Amino acid sequence: MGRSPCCDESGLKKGPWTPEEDEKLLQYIQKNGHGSWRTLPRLAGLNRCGKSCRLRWTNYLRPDIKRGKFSQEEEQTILHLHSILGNKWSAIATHLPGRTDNEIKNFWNTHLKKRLIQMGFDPMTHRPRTDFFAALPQLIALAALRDQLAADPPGSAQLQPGAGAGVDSAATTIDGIASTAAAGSTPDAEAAALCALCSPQGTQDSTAPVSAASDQLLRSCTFPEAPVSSEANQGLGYGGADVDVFTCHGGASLPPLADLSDAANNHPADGCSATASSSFGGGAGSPLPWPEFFPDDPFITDFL
DNA sequence: AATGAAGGCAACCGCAGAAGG
DNA sequence: GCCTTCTGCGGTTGCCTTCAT
Repeated sequence: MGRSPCCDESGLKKGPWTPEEDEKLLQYIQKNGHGSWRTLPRLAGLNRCGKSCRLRWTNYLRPDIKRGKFSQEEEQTILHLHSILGNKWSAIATHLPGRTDNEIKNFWNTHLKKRLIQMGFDPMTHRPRTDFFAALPQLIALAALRDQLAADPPGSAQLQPGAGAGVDSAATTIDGIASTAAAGSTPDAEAAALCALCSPQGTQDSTAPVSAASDQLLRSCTFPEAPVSSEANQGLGYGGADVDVFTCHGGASLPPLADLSDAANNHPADGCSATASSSFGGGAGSPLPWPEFFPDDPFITDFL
């Protein structure tokens, strides 16, 4: 298990690759295969360590790499798999042909993770966050919304974009979910993808078209209670009839975080008993809140 | 138009496991 | 069984670009 001396060698170039280096590496591998990464740089005439060459090849030069924006389907697949596997980027990447683990990792860290947080989900558990301070931005937004709803006649409540200065993120999200869901816009699809996370029905077909996801969203998203502690609910006056953003599936609400382990033990037949061996959620084995993920996929079953 | 902030992405670092001697 | 080497993975960093003021 010793450390590779490769990176300790001095005099080797680091940093961005030049087109000439890329060309050398590409030519060599196309002609000879990569063989031993350690010896490759010398044989290819590159002043780089083998590790750097391997990284450059796997993340950038490989001919089967798909570049450009992630599709909605890819996005949803990442969300699904991450909810099961955690930060197993290489494992997730095997389900996204042409995408590298590095790319997926970057996409997660720069887009999906932030979006989950913004919507009040814990990016590691994929569940609504229950700690008060974590949910504070959402609470502020909801308070503003509540004021607005109180000011509007019942039944005519319509979320206004940019209703308040401190409300932007959550209000925008709410607005995105509530008012753009039918428009087939990108926020719609994003919200649908996220909503599908907490919707058992929505996860059964990861390749469902976006329009179907929108329908799912419209049918399943409800607003019965806030995803925060009960004290917080009471303190801010969020009773059952008030606004909640994140309870998004048809009828049954997500079990609270504290009940996760119990849910696995107490409901062995309801589909939530499957435990994931992923690295998040405190190690005790996270029960899946949705019944089936790629149920027949041997890849998934390996991790369950 | 200039400048600072934020976002996005490529690449590096260090650890862990597998393989081979 | 032990040690060394190699490969792969995940976390993190730093640079470059884009956006906002």
